[in-house]
Amino acid sequence: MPDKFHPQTRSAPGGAHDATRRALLDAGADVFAEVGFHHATVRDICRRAGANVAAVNYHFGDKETLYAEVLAEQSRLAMALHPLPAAGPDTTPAQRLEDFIRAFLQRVLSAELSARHGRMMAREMVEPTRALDRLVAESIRPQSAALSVILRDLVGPGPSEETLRLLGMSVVGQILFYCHCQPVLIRLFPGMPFNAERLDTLTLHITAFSLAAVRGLSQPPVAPARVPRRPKTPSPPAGRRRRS
Amino acid sequence: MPDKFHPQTRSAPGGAHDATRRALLDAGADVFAEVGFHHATVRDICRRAGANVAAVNYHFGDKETLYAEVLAEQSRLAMALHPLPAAGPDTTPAQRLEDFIRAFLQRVLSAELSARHGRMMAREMVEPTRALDRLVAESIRPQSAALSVILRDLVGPGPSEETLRLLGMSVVGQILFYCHCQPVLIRLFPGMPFNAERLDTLTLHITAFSLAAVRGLSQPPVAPARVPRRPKTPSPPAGRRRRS
Amino acid sequence: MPDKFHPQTRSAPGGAHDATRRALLDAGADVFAEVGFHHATVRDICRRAGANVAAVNYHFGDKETLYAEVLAEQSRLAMALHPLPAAGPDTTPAQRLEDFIRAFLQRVLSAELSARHGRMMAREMVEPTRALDRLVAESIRPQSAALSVILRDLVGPGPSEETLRLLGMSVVGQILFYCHCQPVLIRLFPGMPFNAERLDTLTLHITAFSLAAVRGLSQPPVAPARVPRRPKTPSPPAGRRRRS
Amino acid sequence: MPDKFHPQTRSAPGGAHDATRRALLDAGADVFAEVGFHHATVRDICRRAGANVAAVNYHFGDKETLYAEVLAEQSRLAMALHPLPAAGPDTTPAQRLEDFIRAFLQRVLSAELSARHGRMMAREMVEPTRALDRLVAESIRPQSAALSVILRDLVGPGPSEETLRLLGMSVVGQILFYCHCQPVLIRLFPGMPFNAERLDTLTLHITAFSLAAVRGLSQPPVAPARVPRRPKTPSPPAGRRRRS
DNA sequence: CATGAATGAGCCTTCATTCAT
DNA sequence: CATGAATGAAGGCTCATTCAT
Repeated sequence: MPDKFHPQTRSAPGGAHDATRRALLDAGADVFAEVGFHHATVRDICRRAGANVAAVNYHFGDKETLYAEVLAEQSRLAMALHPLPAAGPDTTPAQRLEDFIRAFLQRVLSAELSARHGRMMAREMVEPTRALDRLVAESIRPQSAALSVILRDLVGPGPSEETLRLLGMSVVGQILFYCHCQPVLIRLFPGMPFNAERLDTLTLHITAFSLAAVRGLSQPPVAPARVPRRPKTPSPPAGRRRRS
Repeated sequence: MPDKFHPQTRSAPGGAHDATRRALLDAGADVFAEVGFHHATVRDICRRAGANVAAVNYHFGDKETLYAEVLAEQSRLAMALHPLPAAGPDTTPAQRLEDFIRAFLQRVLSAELSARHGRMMAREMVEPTRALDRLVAESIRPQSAALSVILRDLVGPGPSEETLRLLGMSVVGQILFYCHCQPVLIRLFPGMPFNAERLDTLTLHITAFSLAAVRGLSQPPVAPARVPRRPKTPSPPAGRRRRS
Repeated sequence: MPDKFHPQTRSAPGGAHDATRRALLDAGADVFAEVGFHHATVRDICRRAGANVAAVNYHFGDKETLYAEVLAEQSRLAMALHPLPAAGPDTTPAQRLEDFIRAFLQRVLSAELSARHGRMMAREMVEPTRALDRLVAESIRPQSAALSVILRDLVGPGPSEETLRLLGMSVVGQILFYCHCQPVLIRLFPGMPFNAERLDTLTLHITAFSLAAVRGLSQPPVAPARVPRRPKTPSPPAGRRRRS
Repeated sequence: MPDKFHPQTRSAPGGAHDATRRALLDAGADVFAEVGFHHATVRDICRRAGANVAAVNYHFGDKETLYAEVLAEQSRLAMALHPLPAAGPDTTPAQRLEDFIRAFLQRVLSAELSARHGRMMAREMVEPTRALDRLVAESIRPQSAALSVILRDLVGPGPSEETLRLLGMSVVGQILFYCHCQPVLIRLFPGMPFNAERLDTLTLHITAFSLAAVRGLSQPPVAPARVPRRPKTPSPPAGRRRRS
């Protein structure tokens, strides 16, 4: 059964074949982003694609394979549409961080893509499918590495790899927040868009926030005097404390 | 449907009736956190609760109502188990920020709750149900306000409300990242736990990162000289730039 | 998933529950015997049973389990309706062989059972399902043993177990022929029933044939002189021979 | 449908056209024997034949016609590969019976044909298709007649046609048992092959068994003294008897 | 009151067949 | 001629929900 004949690996473009295939990929992207893998029905996808109920099975074998294909394509599309600007020798690390953040935000919030990539990724976080492994390997890990390089340039050789990872996650966390938490943002600040419209604002804020943080953390000797922190060390015992 | 008569508001405690109701809430919490609302089946929940297939409909009217009840309860539970430590007059804003971050992380990652609250919230972000409105009103908005107060104390009266919001989102984004992106973290850094085990590390990192950022942003006059940033302001035109 | 709740192992009789269950078993027996496992549709079975499409799944878990249940029940039914008559101390082995053959024929051809058991068994021979293992263990092996005992009494202690097996298969082969090859018999000898109607004729023929064979084979010393067989031993080399 | 115009009667041999047709017949034989008509899928057959999905419909009109063609061809093939050895004037009826039994067993069990013919016939018994009529007329009836001739020579002119038929069925029943009941044999006597490997053993056993039976039945006057059978004739009343 | 058998809509998938190219 | 994309009916199964008991 695993070897059932399905022309799923076809790559030759052109022809009526690919028209339906394309329509299915497009319809699938819409539907999967809208309602997620499980709520999506092949019937709906096929209807939107103007194809027969069996079209998904014919072209992709099954719903899950179509999903994986859509996810990968949306990822490639997001990357292609919003690539990291090439950095020259005179591009400062700060600028490269800003570039990274802007590109990342664009990919997950971009109106051109109807934010499909971002929404599909968000769902994947909550209900990972087999497609995630591939995505991590092909897309996320390289991005993570790229960010690490930028951050290393910013902090110098001192901080450990582990510290670098934490810094990176703080940056990425800020970005993804606007993607993952839209439903709350809409309810919390109605009327205020936190999406592609305000992409520039968000980019600049996250960049400035992160740069300030990284610089502040890289210069601990300067800091202690500025703010009268509690004499107690900032590493309190793990147990919960209660103060009057 | 929500207004149908069902004895959900019964007050007589004890007895088999309430025992079943309790069991359903507990089983529901487990199942909903594990597989999400849509994957969860009433049969499964009832079986785990040792109750009849119709028990959910009998006690809660329908699956969605049970879900809302479970979500609200888990939220209350998380709050009760990991409350914000009371701040005294001598508690520094920095300490209060750390407290906020630690409590937040505990609520969403806590092993005691099997991270149920966090996982349910994460799912709610991706596939909001009617229960979210109530949750925002009763739990999220107050938390947001509390964070704003802390941040205002940190930055002084200068920055706008809008800026405060952005700062808050940067803080919260960092926190939620560890909750929302577990599937990627596991694949990206296998063997490295980013959960309750490392709660303290994460708390201190996010706190330090955020404090450094906030302070850096609050003292722009000191910064300019330190790093030779591009003469161009950090607000480049929205269009994409290409450099050699 | 393997532990899904299904009351399939219910045994308490009586009540409306069992009415539907019974109807499904009956309808299933009809349909499975008529068209076989794969051609049978649960829709058809449920319709005939006056039940809902989901009834099979509710009561038996799935189509295959219903089938196994039906097969086992038909087997038990055939056995119960046509048991081997108890043999007394003065019952000759020849009589016991006749009893065995008659009972066997009745079970597979009996009109009372609409020959359901026989037809289901015949299909099982051609397309064995998991249910066959159980059937062999619980029903066929004991029958095989019983026949061996009878034959041993007929041939005495001389012949090997292996020989006994071959004798048994010759007896059973004759019986099953009328069950397995009905479609050919109908076409070959139209108008001549080889079914329950002629059960007695068939019983007596097979009995006489088999007894004569067993006796003839048990007295080889007497035989050689009677018929002028070829001087060549009756065990020719395995290769094919060609004669003018 | 069988009368639709399809170029099946093409006579130009060679060429890709006939090659595909041949490949389909071969692949079809494999698949039909393996899984039966209904489980076989046109896709599978075409794939194995290295042909297009539509090839079956193109070359044979539909699946059923291909099946009939395959069945007929396998039958012819079995006959051609294992013909009845020509009997000379000095060939004894006993030898001719042995020849008949051996050839029959070879046809249905032969490893050269992967027992395809036998398995297809067995399936045909359980789920007759339109192809069976043709098979009975062209192959089975002649074989049946040939057997009758042999048996008539053995029993002399006395016994009726009806008796002859019963004798024939006893012979054929023994043979087919090893073909039809393989699944049970495997489970009942694991490790003991009842297939082509033991063709000679089976041939000799069935021949000896049948000859002894036929002879015994043809000489009733000699028998009575030998075995102290019950005084009651072997034709008991049809009703079931119970003995102490 | 609580049960659990029954419901029926709906989902994914399979498959023989057709038809434009 | 031969292809293979497209068709659409149908099948097994799941599931939240209902309702007689």
